[in-house]
Amino acid sequence: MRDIDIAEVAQLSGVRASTLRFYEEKGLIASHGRRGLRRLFDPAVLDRLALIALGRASGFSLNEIARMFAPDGRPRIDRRALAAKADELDRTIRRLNAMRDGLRHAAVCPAPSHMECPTFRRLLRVAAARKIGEPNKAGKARRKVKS
Amino acid sequence: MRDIDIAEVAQLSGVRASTLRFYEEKGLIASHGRRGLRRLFDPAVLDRLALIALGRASGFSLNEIARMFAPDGRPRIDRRALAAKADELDRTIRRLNAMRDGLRHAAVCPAPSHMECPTFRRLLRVAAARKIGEPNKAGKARRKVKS
DNA sequence: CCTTGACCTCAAGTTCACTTGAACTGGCAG
DNA sequence: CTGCCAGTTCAAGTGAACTTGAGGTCAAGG
Repeated sequence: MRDIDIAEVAQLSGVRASTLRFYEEKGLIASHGRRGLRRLFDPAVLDRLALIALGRASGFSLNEIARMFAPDGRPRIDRRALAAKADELDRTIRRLNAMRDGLRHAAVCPAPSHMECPTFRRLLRVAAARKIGEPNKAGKARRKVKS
Repeated sequence: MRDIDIAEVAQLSGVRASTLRFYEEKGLIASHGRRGLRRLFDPAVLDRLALIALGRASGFSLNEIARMFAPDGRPRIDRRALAAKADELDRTIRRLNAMRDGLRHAAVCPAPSHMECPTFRRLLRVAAARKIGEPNKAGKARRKVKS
């Protein structure tokens, strides 16, 4: 099964064709040739896409991910960057844990108004803790295929 | 200390004035009056901002957060939504934990290339697991004040 | 041979959450 | 009174990550 076409890559990876073209343009993936106009991909592109998904899921931007591939195409992952990202993830996880507990509590809190619940107010302080207004974007799972 | 001005709110909350205006326009906060052109805020806006920060940190969008305030201005938080978000957070946290462990390992992995490391490949599978290409945005801590 | 339909390109549009710029206003210090 | 300057409005810009649309191409099936 040498060389698969964009529809098949999309099918197998769950990444839309338009996104694959976009990624190619960005240099995140490469097509191996063409049949007529049509891109032909090496099945290895699936690993690459998994790697990209990993990076995205870990909070790297596409640009950061792009920088992680050596010019020759093989991953040249910076171990220090990985460790740093792991630490960052750790902090994020701790925050999210507090959030989750707080939300969970708020969901069952008997106080008439959330603002009167001490636990909720504590949660508020946690949220406000690291400088109010610093978005952290977690758990943004969106459109699967668009309804 | 009745009524504080936008600069003070910015100062106390860490939210930029431009953002505060933007939030007001979006209906997320309200100024209590004006002295000349200048907005005057009730110090309670700080609680409100903390609430917004909480929502953002938990993964709610500004629009979702806006919907959480009753027309009268007091939080009308949907407990079911909170519980759902808590569950979502839980799933996110589990994923991030796997990520972090994987990253941590990758950072010290002795394999010559990450692609040859079984742990790394397992991590890749985890990342690819729930439909490759589903971004999850975690740990995006950015600009504090802009360098 | 001719149609079809998946794929192509390129430009523009979209969403989110803000930020920036230009032009203007008005309270307050001097 | 005057001028400063923090504040104001409104429109447009930003950046990330894609998606959409218009119009074009070409390999394969009938």
